Amino acid sequence: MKAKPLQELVQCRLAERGLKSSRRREAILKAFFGAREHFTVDELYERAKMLDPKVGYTTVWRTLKLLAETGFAAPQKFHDGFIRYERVIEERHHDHLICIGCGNVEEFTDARIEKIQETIALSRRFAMTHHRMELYGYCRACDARRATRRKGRRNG
Amino acid sequence: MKAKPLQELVQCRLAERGLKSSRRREAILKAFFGAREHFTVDELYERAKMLDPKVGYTTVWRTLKLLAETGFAAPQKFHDGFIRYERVIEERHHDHLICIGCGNVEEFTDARIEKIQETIALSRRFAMTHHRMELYGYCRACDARRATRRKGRRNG
DNA sequence: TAAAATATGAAAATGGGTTTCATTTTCATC
DNA sequence: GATGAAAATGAAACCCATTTTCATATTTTA
Repeated sequence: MKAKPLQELVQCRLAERGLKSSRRREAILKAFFGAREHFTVDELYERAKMLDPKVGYTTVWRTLKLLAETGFAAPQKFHDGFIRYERVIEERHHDHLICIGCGNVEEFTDARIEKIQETIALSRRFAMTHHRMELYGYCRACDARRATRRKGRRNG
Repeated sequence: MKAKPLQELVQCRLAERGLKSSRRREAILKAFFGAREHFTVDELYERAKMLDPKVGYTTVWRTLKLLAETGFAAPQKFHDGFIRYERVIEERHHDHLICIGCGNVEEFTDARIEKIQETIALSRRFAMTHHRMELYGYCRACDARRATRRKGRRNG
């Protein structure tokens, strides 16, 4: 139940920019704060439609871009072919663990790695602006499921 | 001048698969071995056309897929919107430094980082299959160029 | 409540990347 | 050096996530 104040904050920020609030926009914002932290545009679209069936695909896209511009969302391209967005609460860098089974995304950071990265860039006189690190594999649940299936096949 | 034996090796491998050699294919292979280690499809297309102006775009794509299947090339998606390929000489994992000025790509590996990554995955019971790490920024040359331009603007 | 500004969504456009298909080339065999 | 089956080719059509267009609807302001 802490979604509401955030949603209001977003609406304030939008208002500051001379943007208007509307039924559709509110539905999309509500869906945005109710979604998991990393989601595809389609996922958000489905969610928003549950709140207001008249919401259009285009508007969801547009609103996400708006949220990205205002800093509340950040687009992420992993390697499954379409853009995901993540909600940004406090702006801090992090990297991702991506489950290739269920598509779920977790975050992590490691100070040691960050430091080493800087050293590497420095040693090559490379003026690093940002970086990405993605670990792909199976999350605990998916891995267990796979193990079961393999065993089943062996026995069957 | 060590491109030739490699090109012959590729042609042998293709022959083993029952594939035929052809003027076009040879032009593309020659372009492939003459290109920089990481290149876009367009880059290779232009190069191949210089060797045989009749080479088509589709064939370049197809040949790259073929090279990827045979293990001589590996597709890479960075975040500038299109696929690059890299030549694979010896198959060993590495990560990338990508210049956002000129698009050039360098490689690196760091054993310490690899180790830490494994630890992170392990601690989350995440069955890691692979990972990607990309450092974005300006290479030495581009950074110098930018510094000059900034100075010029300040004085002008 | 009229005018001005902004939001909306259906449909069309975009643009890498892929597939199709009629035609051409290769190569083993005669 | 002819033959034909298999493979290669390229132009054009297609795919599909994302973006743009544009006529209409909604919100805000005055």
